[in-house]
Amino acid sequence: MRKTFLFLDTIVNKVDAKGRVSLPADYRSIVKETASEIVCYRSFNSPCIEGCLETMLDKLADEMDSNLDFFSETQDEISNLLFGDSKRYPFDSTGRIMLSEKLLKHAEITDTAVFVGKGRKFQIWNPQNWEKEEQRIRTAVLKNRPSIKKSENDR
Amino acid sequence: MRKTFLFLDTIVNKVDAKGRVSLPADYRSIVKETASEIVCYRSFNSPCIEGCLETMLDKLADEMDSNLDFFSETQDEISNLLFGDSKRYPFDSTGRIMLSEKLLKHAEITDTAVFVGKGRKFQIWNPQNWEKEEQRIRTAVLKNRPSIKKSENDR
DNA sequence: AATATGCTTATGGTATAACATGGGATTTTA
DNA sequence: TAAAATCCCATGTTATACCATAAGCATATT
Repeated sequence: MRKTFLFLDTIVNKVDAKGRVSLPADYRSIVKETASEIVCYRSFNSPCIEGCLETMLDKLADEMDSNLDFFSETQDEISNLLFGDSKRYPFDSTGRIMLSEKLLKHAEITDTAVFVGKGRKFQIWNPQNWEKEEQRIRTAVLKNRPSIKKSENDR
Repeated sequence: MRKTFLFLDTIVNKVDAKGRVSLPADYRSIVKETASEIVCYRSFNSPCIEGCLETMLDKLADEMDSNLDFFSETQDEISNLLFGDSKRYPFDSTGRIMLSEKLLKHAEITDTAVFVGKGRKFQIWNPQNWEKEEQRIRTAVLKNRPSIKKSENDR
């Protein structure tokens, strides 16, 4: 029986000179139920960091674990990339993680990080990039679903 | 209840004049739970070394016994190659292993080794070769699976 | 309504432990 | 007995644990 959990909301936190960031308290309380660390990797599609629970990757490993995969030349390449790029980020007693140079560079993060809930996972953005991305998404939504427009105007 | 373990991340370590390499601490802590050695063999598909826990090979042997019809003849042959090529590599008190000439030559490794997590197993690469391989995989993923793009963001 | 109080969370700094790596000593094996 | 493998200790570097302070937020109090 799987426990339900959701990463929600958008939280802005400072990144110090050492690359440390407080994991938002909400997120931390979710993680704490099963672990004392999160797993992060570079998003394939966007200049941002993605984070999730290790159990997500474990499930993936199980699916690839059959002997066929063991020999397969065309073994799922995404999974390969994912495992190689992912890393555990434990948080200390104050709830901070230390993001690697590689991740920070990929997401163009220097002194401020934006945590964006995505349900089973979350993303970490540079503030300016996130603003643009959110704008982009909103525009795309309005274009594809004009019916939304009305309710937006009501506000 | 299966204990979860995952080889993750990409770690670069030096290979000294004696051929010694530190097994990354993360990997070592995984291995230590069940053994004081890893099993390595030459990858069939790439110029790299593959490493795993002996239990992985054990499981493979089991499945070869019970599921003969499930495996093709060629897979059977490959399995036998695998067992013949595999060797145990114990690590000392400081966590180092000594890779054989055969493995180092196959992977074209001289003074630097790159450990790449692959979930239930891992690979060891020559730095330049890994760089090229990662590039290749990233390109292949984006080209062959554009659908990922959408579903990734939706999650 | 305004202010006070206490709690949770965020942030800065420092001490400590863990790790990778080099070198030398001891043991094994061919 | 020479060469190679294994073990053990030493060191610089880096990450992690810990402590201390500051900032927000909600509730309680007047």
